[in-house]
Amino acid sequence: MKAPEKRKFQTRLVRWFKANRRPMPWRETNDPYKIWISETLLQQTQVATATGYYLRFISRFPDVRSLSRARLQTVLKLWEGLGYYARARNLHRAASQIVKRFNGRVPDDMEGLLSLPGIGRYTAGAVLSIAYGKPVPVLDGNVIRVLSRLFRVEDDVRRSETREALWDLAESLMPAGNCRDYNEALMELGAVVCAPRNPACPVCPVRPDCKAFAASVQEDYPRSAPRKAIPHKHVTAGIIWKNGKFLITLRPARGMLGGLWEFPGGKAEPGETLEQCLKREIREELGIEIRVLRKLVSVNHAYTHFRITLHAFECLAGAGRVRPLACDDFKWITSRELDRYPFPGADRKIIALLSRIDPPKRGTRPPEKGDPG
DNA sequence: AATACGGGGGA
DNA sequence: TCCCCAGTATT
Repeated sequence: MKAPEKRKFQTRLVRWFKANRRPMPWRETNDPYKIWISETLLQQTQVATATGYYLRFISRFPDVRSLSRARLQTVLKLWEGLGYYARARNLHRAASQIVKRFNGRVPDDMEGLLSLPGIGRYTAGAVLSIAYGKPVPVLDGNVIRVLSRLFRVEDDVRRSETREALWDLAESLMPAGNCRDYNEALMELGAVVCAPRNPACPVCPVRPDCKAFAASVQEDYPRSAPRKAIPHKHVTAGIIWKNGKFLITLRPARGMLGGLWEFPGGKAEPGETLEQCLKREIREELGIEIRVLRKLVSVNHAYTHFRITLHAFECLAGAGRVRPLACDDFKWITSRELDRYPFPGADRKIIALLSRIDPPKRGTRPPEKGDPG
């Protein structure tokens, strides 16, 4: 785009935004801390979902220091149900780094921001432009869609070379002033007008600049290769009783669902029954034998790269002391205490279905020869 | 350069 | 029910 049309594009976009700006709690502030929190929440997460979490988070942790002093478990509990829990772990780590290395101030330069865990080029650009008013571009999914349509970008937008080109494009369109409005406008346009399907081209302020609209091929962009099929797995979980309490285990701090609590168990191997699976997993994870009494419920749950059916079984703990062999910690608790702990969505579904988790009645199944206990 | 990482919403 | 969405860290 040449300079005059670029200015026209920027003006049309920002004028539209000022007239159509949706109110959001983080749009009421310039506080870099709050902008950082909101942008982290908004990664992979829609505005409607993020809003409630944002209000609770800011109310509990109004500034960097309060977040840095918090326990990770408290932060994860506030994040429960949102997914991508590394975001919460990184927020917590970054807060203490900001206190130590930056005297409690969120950095106002690209290098400082990128040095913090959980902050990549998008979040750094958002904080710099929105909180500090600096002319730094942002490129999120919305902007990718808008730009790929405006310029009919033919390459797969998931390829890193294409991403690089899109960053260059975003940078070249960036105005010198009005940076906050401009970047928010670009993302807002992608969210409410330039939607993935059925984009509202008739009301689009930059329709005159759009090559895809000119050729009536808006919905063909952004281009990307078809994704591959996702596998389905069967997973077991034990409600393992002893002395009126049951076991929960803490997932290792790194990796999937890291730092969350769950009912112990694991993935079924090929050819293994669910009961065999559960007994094996408990042996490997906690070093004890169990007696499986009955199946309680099964729930389906979808992750990004696979789906699971999670089967919950009522069990009794056998003799021997529990050791955290393949988890970071374990606790014996009652159902009243469940809400204190952050759980993955699938485990929450089980908890909801059981409504109350009561100890097994005696004589549920006749004792068998070789049963533990 | 490719893959792992959750869960919600819309068709 | 299925399909789509998409920043950062890791390998």
